[in-house]
Amino acid sequence: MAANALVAFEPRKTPVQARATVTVEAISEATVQVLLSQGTQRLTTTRVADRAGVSVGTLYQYFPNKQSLLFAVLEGHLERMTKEVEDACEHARHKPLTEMIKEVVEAFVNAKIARADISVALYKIAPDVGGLALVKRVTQRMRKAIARMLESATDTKTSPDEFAIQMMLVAMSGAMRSVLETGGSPAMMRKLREHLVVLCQSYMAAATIGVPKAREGTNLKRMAQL
Amino acid sequence: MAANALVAFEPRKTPVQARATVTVEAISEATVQVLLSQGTQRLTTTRVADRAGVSVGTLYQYFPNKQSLLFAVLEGHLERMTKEVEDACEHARHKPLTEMIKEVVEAFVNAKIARADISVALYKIAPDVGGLALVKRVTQRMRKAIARMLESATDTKTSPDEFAIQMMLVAMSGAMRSVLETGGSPAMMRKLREHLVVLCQSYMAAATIGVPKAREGTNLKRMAQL
Amino acid sequence: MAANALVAFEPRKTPVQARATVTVEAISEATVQVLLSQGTQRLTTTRVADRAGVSVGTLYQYFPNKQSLLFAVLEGHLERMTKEVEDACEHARHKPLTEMIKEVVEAFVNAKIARADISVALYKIAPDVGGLALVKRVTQRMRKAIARMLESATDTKTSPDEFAIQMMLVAMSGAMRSVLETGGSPAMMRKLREHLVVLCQSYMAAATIGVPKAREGTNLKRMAQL
Amino acid sequence: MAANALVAFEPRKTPVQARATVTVEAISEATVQVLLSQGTQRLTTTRVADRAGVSVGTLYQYFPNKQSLLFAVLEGHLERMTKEVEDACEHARHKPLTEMIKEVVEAFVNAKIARADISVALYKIAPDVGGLALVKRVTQRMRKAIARMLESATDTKTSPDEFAIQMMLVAMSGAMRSVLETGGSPAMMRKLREHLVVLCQSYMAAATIGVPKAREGTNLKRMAQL
DNA sequence: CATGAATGAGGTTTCATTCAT
DNA sequence: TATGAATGAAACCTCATTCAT
Repeated sequence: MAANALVAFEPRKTPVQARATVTVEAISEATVQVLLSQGTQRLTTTRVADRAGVSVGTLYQYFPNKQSLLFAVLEGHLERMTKEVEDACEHARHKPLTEMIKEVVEAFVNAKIARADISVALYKIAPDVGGLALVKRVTQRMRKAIARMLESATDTKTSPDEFAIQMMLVAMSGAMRSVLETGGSPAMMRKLREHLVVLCQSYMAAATIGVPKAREGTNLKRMAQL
Repeated sequence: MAANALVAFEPRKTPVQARATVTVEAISEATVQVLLSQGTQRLTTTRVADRAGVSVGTLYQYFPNKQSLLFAVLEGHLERMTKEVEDACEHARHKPLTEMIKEVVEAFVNAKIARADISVALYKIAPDVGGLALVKRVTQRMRKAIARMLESATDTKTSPDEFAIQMMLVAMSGAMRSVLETGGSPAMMRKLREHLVVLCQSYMAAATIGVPKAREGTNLKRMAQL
Repeated sequence: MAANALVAFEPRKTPVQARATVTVEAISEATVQVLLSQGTQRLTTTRVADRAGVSVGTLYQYFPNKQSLLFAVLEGHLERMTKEVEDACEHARHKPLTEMIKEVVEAFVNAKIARADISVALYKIAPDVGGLALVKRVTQRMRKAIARMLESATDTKTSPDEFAIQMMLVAMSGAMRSVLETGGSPAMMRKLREHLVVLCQSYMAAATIGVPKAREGTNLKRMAQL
Repeated sequence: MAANALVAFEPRKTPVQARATVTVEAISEATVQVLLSQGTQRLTTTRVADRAGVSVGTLYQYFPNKQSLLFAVLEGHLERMTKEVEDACEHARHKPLTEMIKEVVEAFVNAKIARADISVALYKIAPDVGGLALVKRVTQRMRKAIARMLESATDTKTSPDEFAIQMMLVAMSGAMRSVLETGGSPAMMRKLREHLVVLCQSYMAAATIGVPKAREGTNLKRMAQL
């Protein structure tokens, strides 16, 4: 069902010409701009088109409806976020557990901070746009990347189970969300990063030792947050 | 400023007749119903009034606008949630640290689960309704209650600083949010509860020992999540 | 038709008890207050009742509908205005023409100024409330009073015809209206009074000598302004 | 402040396609039609759109709100009226005073009569639409045109001061308003024209000779009527 | 392909009026 | 008689979407 739902949002046409790509890019960018400057309520297709310097008609040439536009923007953002975490995981292999966690958490936090405004903007539209399915997907990708990384830890034989990893991810993103939505200062951000590292490290350590294994049937994919 | 913003949402009229109280109650209840059954987009004042069995006019006698209605519902919910956490804190004083954490975390998770549907519904409207200010307020209350509780711990002399407590709160609520939004099974919920207890316990332990103290000026009130 | 139209606005009940009279008075007074402080658009029966310190229900005990309320207020005001002009006419009999004109014009202007705020407020509602018929009625009364006065002039044998008198009235009230609506200063008001006296005097003088008599059939009652 | 108030009424969009121009024209026309046939109370944007043969949405493409629509209509009307008076002033230069007055007054009266229905309709909406500022503006223009004309009079050396001119204007328009609102017959209109000429001539003559000069600081712009 | 004028269902909010208490 | 809760028609305005140019 979730998979089917996504089909409806596919872009209407794939831009083959350079000009078209530029246009699509401009529209996506404008969407974020309008979202940030005007808020969810005043995010209209006409306003987006205006901001992008094209007509509404043109917008509808590339996106079949408003939802598909928002979905595309959200997807792009999540894709970039996920890529950075995956890269960090790859880079941190074959190190001690705490070092690994530190690198991944910092990669995540830094990526969020770098695009703080976009993140905040997208928090607001995600629920109305089928963002949940998307978030689940990328959370799963991150979880797998982290699991693979953890297996290469140089100082432990047993890794935390997947549930624990998921847990860490959602706790981490939930905390980030709070701070971003309330607009913390740079100093606050640094502090947050330190604490998140400690939080994840201590939890992972505890989880490695001994939280009871996930029973069969617990569906990890259902637990998602970004 | 935040305080002023809230003023606009105050109820238009306080019911004096018994009939009026019933009406207000019915409207609040109907709001949640419609939110759950129809979603954010289809949550209209007309539909709420219909569901409550009154006319739109009546709705507007008690709430000056749509926002104030949603705000009132959100406020009521958060108030109940916060009360339960505060009670748990009071009840858990003078115990060992891990025991305390366990009781509070379980109280929080249980409260969330008990009103899972409402929680999910309200996540969606909070941003459009000035929910942030509200959430900050109750998060602060919870933080204070927890801080007071921790000071009475029987097995530690030093408590985690307020930033760490806030951190724990936002991580915990962020995780809850993820799971509730994705609609976890009862089994998943139990597992989540166990893990959240471990996560908070291990983080609090680590924070008690040694994360660097918050610098002056870091504004705790800005970090909020529910 | 005009006469019939007025019937519908008669107060629903004649206040016989002292309390009732006070209430009606309070409501009328409140109407003007609300009109002045909130404007035409926000002049609602509920607001008037609030201001008067009674409930809407009570308001509707004394006035069958909103129009009748406004009509009553307008009527009261016009009645007082007219009375003052009639008194001035009576008082100015048996004097020279210019002296007469001076007295009447000054009485009119002074009365308007004394109740400037009410006049301005009522200009706005008159058209929506059948005020035209009312205005015609009082204009006619004023015209007759002035005609009767002029007949007693000590220095002319022929008086201006009724059309000229009407003309003077509408010119005078039109000028007053302009200045009141734009909120002139006291100094401006004094100046206006002087000029209006001159204007009316010179016109009356000219009209006494020689503007062609009104042809049969010209309906004086149709020309009204206040 | 008055100038700022006007900004809010500026058209939302300037029509670029021919089709759009036609639409705007139709809407303005329809506004007057509805005003005349249905009255102020029943003048709704929907009805105007219907009458114009377009949808409400279209109406709101060109006018940001109801007020701006009414304002635009009022402005167009006043502009035409003023133009005719200015032209008459230009044409009447270098003549004797009474001749000048006659020409201007007749031009004004004729213009009013020619568009009697629109004038009456617009009297009703002016106060709700910020018409006062507009009326002041055009009254000032007329006053200047008349002053310039009077300076070229062949038979007097001194002209009436500006206050007297303003006075004449407001008296004249006040009288016109009364008669138009009460719907005078053609015969009545002719009579009115004659009398207004006499009234203005005699007043101007008197004012030229001797009403005390306006003190410094009396603000002519505040006295307006149309 | 791009444009932007047109659409109209539907949302929020107001307010004159009624009537059970 | 006074109250004020309830009504609901109707007003204003928005905005996703289409389609002739």
